[in-house]
Amino acid sequence: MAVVGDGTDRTSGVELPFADPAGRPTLRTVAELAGVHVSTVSRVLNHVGGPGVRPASRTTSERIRRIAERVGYSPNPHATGLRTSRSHLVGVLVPRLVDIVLATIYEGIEEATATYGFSTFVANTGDDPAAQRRRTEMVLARRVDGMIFGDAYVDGGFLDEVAGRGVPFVLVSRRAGAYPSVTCDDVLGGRLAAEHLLSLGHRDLAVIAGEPYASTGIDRTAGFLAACDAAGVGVPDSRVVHSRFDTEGGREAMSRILADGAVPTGVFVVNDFTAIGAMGVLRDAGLVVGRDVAVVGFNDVPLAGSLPVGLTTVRSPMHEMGVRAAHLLMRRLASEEVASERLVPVLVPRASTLGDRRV
Amino acid sequence: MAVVGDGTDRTSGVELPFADPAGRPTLRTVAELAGVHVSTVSRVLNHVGGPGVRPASRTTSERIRRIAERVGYSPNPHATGLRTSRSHLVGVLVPRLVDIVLATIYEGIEEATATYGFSTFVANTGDDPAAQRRRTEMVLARRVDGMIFGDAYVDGGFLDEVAGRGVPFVLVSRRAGAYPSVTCDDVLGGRLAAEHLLSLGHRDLAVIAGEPYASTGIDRTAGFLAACDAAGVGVPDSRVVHSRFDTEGGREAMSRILADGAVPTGVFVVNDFTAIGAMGVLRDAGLVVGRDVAVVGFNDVPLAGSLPVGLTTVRSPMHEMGVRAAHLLMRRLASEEVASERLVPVLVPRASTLGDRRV
DNA sequence: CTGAAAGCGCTTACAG
DNA sequence: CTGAAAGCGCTTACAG
Repeated sequence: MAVVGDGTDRTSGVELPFADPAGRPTLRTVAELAGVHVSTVSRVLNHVGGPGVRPASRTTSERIRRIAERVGYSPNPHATGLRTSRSHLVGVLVPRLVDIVLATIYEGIEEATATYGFSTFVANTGDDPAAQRRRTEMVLARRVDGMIFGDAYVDGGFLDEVAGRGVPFVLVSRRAGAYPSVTCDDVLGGRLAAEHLLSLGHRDLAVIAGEPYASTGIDRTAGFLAACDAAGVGVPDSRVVHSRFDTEGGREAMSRILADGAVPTGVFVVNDFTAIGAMGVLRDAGLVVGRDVAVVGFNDVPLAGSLPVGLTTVRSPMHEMGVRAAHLLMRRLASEEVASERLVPVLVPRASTLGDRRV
Repeated sequence: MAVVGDGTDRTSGVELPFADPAGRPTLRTVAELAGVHVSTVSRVLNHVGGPGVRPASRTTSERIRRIAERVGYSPNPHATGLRTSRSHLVGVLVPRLVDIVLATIYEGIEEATATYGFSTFVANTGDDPAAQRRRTEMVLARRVDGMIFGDAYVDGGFLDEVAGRGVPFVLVSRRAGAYPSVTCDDVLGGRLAAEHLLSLGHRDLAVIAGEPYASTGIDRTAGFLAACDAAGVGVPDSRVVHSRFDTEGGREAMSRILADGAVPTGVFVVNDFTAIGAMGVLRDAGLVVGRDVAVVGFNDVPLAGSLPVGLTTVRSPMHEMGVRAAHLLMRRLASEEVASERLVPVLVPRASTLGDRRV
């Protein structure tokens, strides 16, 4: 690929024949310079290699390639897209990009799609159904080849509509209906959190469960409660509270739990930032996290280990989820049959459950 | 704008005449349904309104609009782009999208460009010059109308090359050369940090200054040192150390400062996450932040106020910077003369400098 | 092995 | 007020 300042003709100020309005070389530019027809240039440049038919004679092909390289030719994606009805574009919808979990997933998506020659649009929806519709419409208006939703509602109602439009898509982070998704094995993650707290002797537990429409919170909570149940430890309904996925959501939820009077000895929070908010409230209540109350978060964001009281958490492979979701979409675009993937989480014990026992 | 599931013909399974290969209505679809020529439809749909010439008779215009609405027509951007050589696309380069500062700025850019009917591509460069070239090339291959760089090196060398390519661009967050930029008034921000620490009586100061190629770190440090100088307080060179902009960078830098032996009573860190890393090292050294050592960060990320020891910091208008940068680029695309903008920061005092004095 | 033609879905002067 | 034509930069069967 030609690169900025790599000494191709583009930067030398030479006027190219049959350049586009911006002065960029076109297929025609290369064709004239090579003394062949544009269709020959197109065939040569699009030929992927391999045995069998050749797009042109060896010498012609080499000459064309050399000239294309020299003038810094790159095909006009509007022309290609118009002709082939393939845009090599992917639309990605997330609740919020400032959420490091989603930003990390998106980085994985972006990197992986780039290796296929695809570019991505991202947009925030704030988990608002109206915004989801609006943003989906914007993205479809751009004629993306496919979409990746990181903001699926577990009921999948909106996704049914999108599927009805014929747009291939996959889900990431959250599952919904029977649509192909790449998620963390959230049920397992919840179980790991429970087993950790139970193994430390905690029997008085609470869960800050996230939004009721997100499979992440639902599955993590279900896994946690199932493991508690299997161990014969009950968690009252009043001790399982929904919350937003941010720090403030954790503050609110923990306050509600404390308002009950009794303080649980162990709290599972389905998101690290939510856990940080919860820890703040515990601290403000004069409780020492890791000694008076054990807290387990979810995701293992980079900050978790840098906190004054290191946060015990369930590490989810966020970047990997993005990469895999991108691959899954690419396979869908190639009309392959695809199956959902559940990536394995790992418990990372730190001071918020171990107290002074330094890890 | 037609919306998913809004009851237009698109979702009803009706075959549209002259639809594109994906079954979407084209200009021709609308033209046939309205019984007029495609050029008339184009004129009507692109007419912005206003007095003077009309694109068609009132009744024709209304009929066309009604039909376009009903079939859910949205113009094929590849065709429009090919014809007009305008893509309504913007490329955005950032060091890393998982950095909440950049993610917040990008959200501002995305929102603002969307109001102009533009879409954006973002890509990470990790502040790596080779990646900057590669990503710029990818973005230009998409035929964006303009670019926004959030990862400028202060010397501006690479940007000179980009300018030579004729692509309009603006900078955000970091300034460079004489290129139009939207930044925080970082010099002022540094001064605010210094005045705060000086007013609390601190005379033994240190600075964790960020990367040497980023104007943010450079200007914040310069403003800080200038204010110290004006107050007759010297800061030795050995107490001004460069660092990466993340938590680990703060750990390394603070460790280097402490390795000197003497512990400063006040530390200015040019980035909140770097400050969090620095606070971790201080804590590990048995020092209490806010009592033994005062720490001031920069940006006021949402977490700053939720930390166990609330972080005193200089709030920069991150989202607003993104919005303004987008507007600035739009004006450049309209060939207007534009000037750089410096947005005003505000000091937010918290426990990391005030200790027990609750704010 | 290579050329010529048609056409993707638009916009925009130009006629009438 | 409206139509007809040309053409943006490609790709792809089809000839030869």
